[in-house]
Amino acid sequence: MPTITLPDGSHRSYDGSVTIHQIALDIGPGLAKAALAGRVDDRLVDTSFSVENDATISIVTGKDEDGIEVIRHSAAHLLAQAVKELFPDAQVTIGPVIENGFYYDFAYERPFTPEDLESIEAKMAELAERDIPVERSVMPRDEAVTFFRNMGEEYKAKIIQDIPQNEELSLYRQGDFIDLCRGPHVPSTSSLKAFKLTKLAGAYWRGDSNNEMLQRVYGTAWADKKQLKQYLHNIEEAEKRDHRRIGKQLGLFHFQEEAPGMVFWHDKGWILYRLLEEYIRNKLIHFDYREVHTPQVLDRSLWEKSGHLAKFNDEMFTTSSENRDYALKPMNCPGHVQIFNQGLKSYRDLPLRISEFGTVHRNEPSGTLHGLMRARRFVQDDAHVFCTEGQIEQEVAKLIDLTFEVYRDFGFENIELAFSTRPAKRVGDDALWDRAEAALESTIKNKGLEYKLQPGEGAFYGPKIEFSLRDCIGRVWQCGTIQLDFSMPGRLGAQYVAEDGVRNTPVMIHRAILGSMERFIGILIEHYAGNLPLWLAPVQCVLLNITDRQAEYTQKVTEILRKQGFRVISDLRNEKIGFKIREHTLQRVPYLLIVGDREVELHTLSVRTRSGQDLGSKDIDELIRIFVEEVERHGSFVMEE
RNA sequence: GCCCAUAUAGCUCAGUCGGUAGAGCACUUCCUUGGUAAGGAAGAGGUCACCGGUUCGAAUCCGGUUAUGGGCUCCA
Repeated sequence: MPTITLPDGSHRSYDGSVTIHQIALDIGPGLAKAALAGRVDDRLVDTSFSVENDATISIVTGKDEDGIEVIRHSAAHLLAQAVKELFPDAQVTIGPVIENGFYYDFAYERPFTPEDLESIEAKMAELAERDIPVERSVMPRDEAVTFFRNMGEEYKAKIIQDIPQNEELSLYRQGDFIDLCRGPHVPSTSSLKAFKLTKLAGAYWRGDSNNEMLQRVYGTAWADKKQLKQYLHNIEEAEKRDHRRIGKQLGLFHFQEEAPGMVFWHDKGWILYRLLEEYIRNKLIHFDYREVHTPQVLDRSLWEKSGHLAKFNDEMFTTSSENRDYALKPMNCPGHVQIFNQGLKSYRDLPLRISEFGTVHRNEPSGTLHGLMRARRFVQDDAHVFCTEGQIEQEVAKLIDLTFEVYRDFGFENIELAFSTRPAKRVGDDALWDRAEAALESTIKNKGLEYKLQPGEGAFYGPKIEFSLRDCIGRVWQCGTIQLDFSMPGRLGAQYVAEDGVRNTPVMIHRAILGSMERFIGILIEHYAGNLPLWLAPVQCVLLNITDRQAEYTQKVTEILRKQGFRVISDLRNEKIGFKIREHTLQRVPYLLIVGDREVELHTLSVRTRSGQDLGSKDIDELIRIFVEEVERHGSFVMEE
């Protein structure tokens, strides 16, 4: 005799058990039709689920986040069903829900082709159209193993074998297709109305690169066609922001075959790079850092001592000369320890903060390179803080402040923290790790920050905090990192004399705020879609004359603005003003200053922004005031030449 | 590194059945001096990524290499 409580607080009583579908039907036929699943006391169930006892029930539809998850999960099954119909020899493996969609991995004798993708999608549409009911059943584990093995589904059988003994498994059937699944699923294939297969890819069985490659099919699915269309539109917009595309259009940098993964910075890109560097340099002055610069090529023995060669041998560039072997530095810490080791250090010297815009080379696997985001040569805004154990907390607190300050200056407000603890393979005893983790974690907690715990994800030498930022279209980028290291200083012989005269080994904190200069610039380009704020724009404004008569005045004003420290160009070409405006707007120049006879006469400039806004006529002083205000609003500075 | 795809003019891209290449924009020259997102004309520009094979003949078919793209794995 269950009594059902609905989300609006109303109650319904039933004589016996009742299905979610029946409850929905009692509320209204429209709801019953829209019902995808049910929620019984916070547990998601199928609409066929039978409610036996008193419970709070809500009907899950496409308007629910959970409903869309169910749709995506069922879309993955529909995909598998379609593939099995078209390619009966393909074996199914797993098909989870991911952000915006789903995928399914298949084992098949050959890779799927784009034509296959089309026919699979068409088959899915046909199956959805056929309104095939999706039915749940249960089976004991061992029986399920035999069941799938008899069907020739070896992968499924393997998956089930890893599920604990005696656990009952649920199976979902739609037509001839049966899959092992926890569920819930939509009641019928016809509930799937808006989906699209997006791409094909190879993926390792169980995500292990030693295993065989499976065929992965990606898709997206939504509650209705409108959402699907919106999503596909967003993808297009994101592609337009691609830093590789914008970098080419704006002439910021290029890559070429002779130097895979290494950037050729052009003049405009290099201005942006230098502005970023100068910005960080100015910040660090206020936090008492000493900037250094260390060699690019160091003897092999140093990398053996530091342990990098043993761990990253294949990913290091090496060279030799006169029978000596060298490696290009893949990180800056050993170099910084060498500087620390010059002269005897006292506890009074600590904390000692050594920073470097450190160029590093890492021979990343070819398949991982991705424009500025993943390069083989990049520059870290690196620093190492040498301190005592007791100073860790205060130093980490300062680093967190600094990092937040920097991200805010670039317009990133949405910052996520992750705290990674000891991995299985590590150096140092547990007591040391206890202290290190406690120091980091308490610092985050004392600052009242939220963070995601990542157990076992720390570096082999110590725990770490990672900062990720969310750009304006919601993508997350990992940038900053703070890592405690109790290992490297000892390995490389760093010592200081303590208050009691005894020589101690300092703790080293590795940290980067932007992470990689290249990558951060890539993120900025995508975040701003190339419309860099005034203080970062390589060209801040361009002066456009309408006819040759204004050429002289235009050049005079250009000089005046340059003397004020602005990055200004003039475009005196014999072209129509509309043409010039179009070109420089496409080049994302923040301000276009138009000069005609009127402006020459009144000693003004007609101001237009790259977004097409007409600010009317301004005199030069007024304009300079506007620029300075806008630059200062971003908490930064005008670069001094 | 692994799977799949791609590589044609400075850029974006066509190129059918194997018969030694085209467009638009950009570039150069000339005309045009025009007030807020493309004025007109003419010209120049290509070892079809690279190496090899099949063929009378290869941008096109086959193999290899390199790079790039989408994923996977990795990321000190």
